[in-house]
Amino acid sequence: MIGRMRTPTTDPEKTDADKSTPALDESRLQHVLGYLLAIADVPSRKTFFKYIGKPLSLRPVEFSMLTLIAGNTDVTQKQLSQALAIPAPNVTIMLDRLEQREILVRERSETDRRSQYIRLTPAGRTLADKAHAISLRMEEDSILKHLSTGERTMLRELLYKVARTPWKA
Amino acid sequence: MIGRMRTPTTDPEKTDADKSTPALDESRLQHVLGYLLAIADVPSRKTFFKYIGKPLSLRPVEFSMLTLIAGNTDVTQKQLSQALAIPAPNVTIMLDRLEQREILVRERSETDRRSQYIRLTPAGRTLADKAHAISLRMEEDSILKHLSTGERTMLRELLYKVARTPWKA
DNA sequence: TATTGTTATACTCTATAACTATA
DNA sequence: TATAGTTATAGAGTATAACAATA
Repeated sequence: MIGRMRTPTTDPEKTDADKSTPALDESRLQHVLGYLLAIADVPSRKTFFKYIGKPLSLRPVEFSMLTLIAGNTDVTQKQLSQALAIPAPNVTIMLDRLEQREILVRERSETDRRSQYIRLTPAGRTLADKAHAISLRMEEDSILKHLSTGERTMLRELLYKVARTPWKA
Repeated sequence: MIGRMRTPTTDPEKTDADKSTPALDESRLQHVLGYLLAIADVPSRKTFFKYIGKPLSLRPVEFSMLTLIAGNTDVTQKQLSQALAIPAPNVTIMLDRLEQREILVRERSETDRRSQYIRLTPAGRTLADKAHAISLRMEEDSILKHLSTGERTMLRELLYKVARTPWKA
C-alpha cells in the first residue's frame, strides 16, 4: 500500500483498476513529498519485482546488499547495517539466507576477529553481475520511459540531494 | 531500514552516525530509482514523524486517510482502499482505530446499505486542518530547505509523473 | 569497558480466506 | 451472483534486549 508494500505473494500484474468506484481527489496530498515518494514507490517496486525480484529471487534489500557487497572490498556486517539502516540482528538473518543459497560466505577478519568479511561465491558474483546489468535498463524501459534523459537525471539528482540533506529534521 | 521503516518506538533523533566504520561506496546503486526513493524516504519519514506523527499521534497512512477524507465528500472505505492501495480488511482496522479516537464516524449509506460514508467529527476536522497546515511547511523547513523553488516543483512533478505512468510494468 | 555479531523475541505491517449483509 | 465491509489469521518486516567472543 502507499507508504509500504512488500514483495507480493501473487503476481501484481493485475492493475487493481476497478470499473465503478469514483476515485478520490488527492490534491491536498500532492504537495507532500512523503506521499509522492510513496505513490512513486508502488510502480517502482512492481518494476523491480518483474525484472529482478521474480527472475532472480531477490528482494529489494537483498539486491541492495548484493550490489553493495559486489561493489566494495572487505565488506563487514556493521557496514551493511549502517549503509542500509538495518539493525544488526536483521543483517545477520538476511545474510544467513543468502549464505544458505550459496551466494556468499562469511570470512573472519584476521586483524580483528570480531569482524567478518562478506565474500561472494562465484555463483554470487554471477548473480550480482546479472542483477546489475538488468538494473541498468529496467527502469528506463518501464516507469521512466516517458521521462526525457534530462528529466531522469534531474529526478535522480534531486532524490539524492534530499536523501543526503545535512540532517537536522 | 532502506525501503521501509515503521514509526519508531524510540525517538529517531539520534542520527546513527558512528565515528569509525568506513562507509561503503554506493555508486552501483545510485542509478536505481527504487534505491533513491528508499534513501530519500528515510529523512522524509523522520520529518513527518517530528512535525506531524509525534505531535498529532498520526502515522503516515493515517495522515493520508485523514487528508483524503477531509478533502472529499461521502468517502467510502472502498475508495480509501483503492486510493491508498490498502487491502479492505486493513482499512477496516485503521478506521476502527481512528473511530475509537473519535476522529471519525461511519454512516451507513441510505441508497446502498452495504456502503458506509466516513464522516469526520468536529475533533477530526480540527485535527485534519492542523495536520494539513503543518504539512504545507514542514518539508520546506527541513529536507527541501536546500532545494530551490524550481527544484522543489520539478521534484514533485517528476515523482507524480512516475507514480502515474500508464501502467505496463 | 566497548564493539561485532548472534539468539531470542515482540510487535507491527501486509495480505488472503472466509464470512455477513446487502444489492 | 456480485459487492462493501468484517473477522480471523498467516506471514513478512522491524526493532529491542541479552548474550558470546574479541578488542
